[in-house]
Amino acid sequence: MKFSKIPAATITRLSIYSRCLETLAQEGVKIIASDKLAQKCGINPAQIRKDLAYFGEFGIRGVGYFVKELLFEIKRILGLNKAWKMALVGIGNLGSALLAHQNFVRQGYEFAAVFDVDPAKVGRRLPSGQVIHHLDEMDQVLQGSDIEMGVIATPASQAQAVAQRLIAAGVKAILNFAPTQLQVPEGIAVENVDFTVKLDNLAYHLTMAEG
Amino acid sequence: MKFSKIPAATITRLSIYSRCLETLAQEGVKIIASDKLAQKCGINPAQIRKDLAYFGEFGIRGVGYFVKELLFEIKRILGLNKAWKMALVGIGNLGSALLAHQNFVRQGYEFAAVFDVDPAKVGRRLPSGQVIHHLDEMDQVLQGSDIEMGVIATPASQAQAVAQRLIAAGVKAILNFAPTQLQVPEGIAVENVDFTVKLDNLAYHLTMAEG
DNA sequence: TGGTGTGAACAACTTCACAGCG
DNA sequence: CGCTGTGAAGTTGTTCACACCA
Repeated sequence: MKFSKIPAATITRLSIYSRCLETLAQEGVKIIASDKLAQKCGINPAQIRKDLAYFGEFGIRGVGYFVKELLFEIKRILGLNKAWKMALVGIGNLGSALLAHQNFVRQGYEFAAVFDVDPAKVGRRLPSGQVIHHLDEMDQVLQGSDIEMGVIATPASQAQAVAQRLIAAGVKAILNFAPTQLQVPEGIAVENVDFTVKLDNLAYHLTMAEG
Repeated sequence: MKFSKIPAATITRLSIYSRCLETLAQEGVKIIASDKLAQKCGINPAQIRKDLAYFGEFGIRGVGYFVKELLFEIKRILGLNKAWKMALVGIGNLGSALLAHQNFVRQGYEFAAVFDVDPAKVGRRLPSGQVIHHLDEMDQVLQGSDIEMGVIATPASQAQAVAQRLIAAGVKAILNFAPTQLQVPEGIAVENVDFTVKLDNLAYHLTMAEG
């Protein structure tokens, strides 16, 4: 297909397809049609075909898609055929939970450096092996490392300052768990993970439903 | 304004406005214009005015919006003028972090009941006061309670089964932290909080940027 | 035959631009 | 005068419908 701008939503869906395909591969499914996959993902089949068509022709007419092959292609498109190293800032409840979360590792994401400001924490070695650095050491720790992503798990009040430090240290992409809108320069990618916004959405729906 | 369908994105933004306004109120700001608020939120000013216009006329022409008044109105619209009780399923790393997270309480969300299947956990009392129930007790625990939301913090493999139990027990809205697309009947609201999808987005952006 | 790939129709959301009011 | 509220224009994303090919 000729080159065109790719919707952000398409990338999010590719990630979802990838997960569905992984499950299917585990179940031993070899081939799947867009209708079936659509059902699994809760997405329109034409949408799936269009999303894939942005990047090439991966299917066989009259048949469907080879599960393993499609999975491989999607991972390649998303850039998951390499390991991504991340810096984690904020080793509170959430930060610790993220470190313990095994889904990251499985997908090729790794917390290669961790930071906090609490003197009681700095210097300690985590069960996962990393030593907690002080925030002020960030530049030198990230220097020469191939850490390209930062994860912010601090209180909202500190998130903006931490973002600036990460960016100054050369990080180009930030996953932000703090409930704030970060202000970042052009070219820096930010994704927010925002429980409270999601809860507010649910509250609104319930309120509407109840009248 | 006449009645019309309200974009889902509008509700998400209302939640963001609400947070910005809270900060502004704390800083002692009394009045704010859509341009200023837009700057704070990283959103187009016309978008803000349009979002608000779905629900009424809250501003003063030539002046702006009264911060406290607008905050109150937005919270009323979202349904945050009441306390919401939630059931939490899955007391692993993530579940524990959520329980310890104080942002929920501040916003009027409360974990009124918690569940797990691990015999080592069931029966224990948490620091936050709740006793961990077995998943099988859900019906009777939720019976007669005013718990309307469920939060799933289990492994992906169990999420669908847990969702069905929550729905059977009368829950109408689900916040899903497990990396799966839940299949739910019409009328049940689901919001997904999905780190790995967000990370995949960042990976894609970095991959594109690097070429 | 059956399911992909895709132009064209459609729907939704966002931004503009300005009338109108405080 | 300045900023809101809003119709109209513009943009973006989704779904349809079918030609086309394995």
